[in-house]
Amino acid sequence: MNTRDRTELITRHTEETVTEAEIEQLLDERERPHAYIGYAPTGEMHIGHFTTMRKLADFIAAGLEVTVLVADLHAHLDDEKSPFELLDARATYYEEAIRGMIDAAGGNSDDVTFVRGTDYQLEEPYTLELYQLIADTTISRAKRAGSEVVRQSDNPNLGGLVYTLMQSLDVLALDADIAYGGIDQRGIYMLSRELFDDDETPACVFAPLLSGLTGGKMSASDAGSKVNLTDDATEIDEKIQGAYCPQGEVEDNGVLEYLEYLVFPVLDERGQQFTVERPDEYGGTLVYERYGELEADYRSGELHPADLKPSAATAISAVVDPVRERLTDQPELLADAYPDRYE
RNA sequence: CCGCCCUUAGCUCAGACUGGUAGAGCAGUCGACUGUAGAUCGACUUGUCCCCCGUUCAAAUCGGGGAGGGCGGACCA
Repeated sequence: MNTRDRTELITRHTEETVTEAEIEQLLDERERPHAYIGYAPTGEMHIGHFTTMRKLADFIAAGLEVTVLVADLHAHLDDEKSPFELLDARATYYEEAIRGMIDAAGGNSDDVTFVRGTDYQLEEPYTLELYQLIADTTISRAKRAGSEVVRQSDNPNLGGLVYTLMQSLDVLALDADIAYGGIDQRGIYMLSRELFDDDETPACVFAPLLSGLTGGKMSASDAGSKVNLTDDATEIDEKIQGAYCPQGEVEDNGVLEYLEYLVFPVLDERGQQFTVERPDEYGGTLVYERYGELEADYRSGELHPADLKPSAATAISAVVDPVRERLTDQPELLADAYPDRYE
């Protein structure tokens, strides 16, 4: 694979790349450039995580070294979203769920290195550098960098600010050439690029954030706005059935976004097509190989939401299925990580 | 260490001065209308009023104590 093809593979289906030239240069100069993505093990993982995870299969295929950081300390620093005593259980659950998603997306999770925040964030080189950053960064600068990531309130704790600086530092600590994450992470990695010398500074790849099923942004606190990895076929069906999905409109349409960024890429990986079972009354069954064809039909009105929804639900369920099974086969993972929700 | 303020529905809050066992908006649920959902109408649900003790026929409301949260002052050797 040449540099151009590798770059294409690394940047396809993304929201933004900073910058493509830097990625190409990396591929030319380094044997195996190193990409990393971090997740703070807070709430249960959902389909939004899955879409960002699918990219890791592309990274692996493009010959990158890939590290997944399970940022356990971050999960507590961000407004104590995860209690300190549950960090280990949640990190364990996250790693297994992430492995499941990578494998389901056509990658091999054994090709990925897993690291926990506490593996290195308590060591001296890291903490010393962190203190330097703390001394060197204004509150407003740190706030701005983390404004899309860290929970905001009238009286924020210091944790959110330290969180931001730590994540900026993680890029260096993990010796990553490419920082990957949702577009909401942009501010933090831009701070990274600002704080450190050019030769340490990461190139960035940002994934799109999917719309929520109820319209607007996907929200962790709104169960109906997203599909969870452990939702069964019936629950997925109900959520898709209830989803905001105006006829002919592609903007802010979570159902279509799920199809574009998750279902079609994964089906493609599995060598499968997307089938819309449609009553003869409305024109009969449709089969799509590519998302673009489906979107064109949807825009034109040829494909009606009422026909699309059941098929989309079935396809989403099929994509999530291996992950769901893997998690439900190990019920103790979720039970230990979220004792309040699972008895 | 001292002082002041706050705690009521899932969320934001009203009600407290002038005791009569609780309200609004949003959210949610269900109908109507759409071949989905949303929007729009219509209906409905929701509570240890932070905890304990006391006063009273009666306490979210008054008094005392406690817990949690916020703000300020003092201390700055």
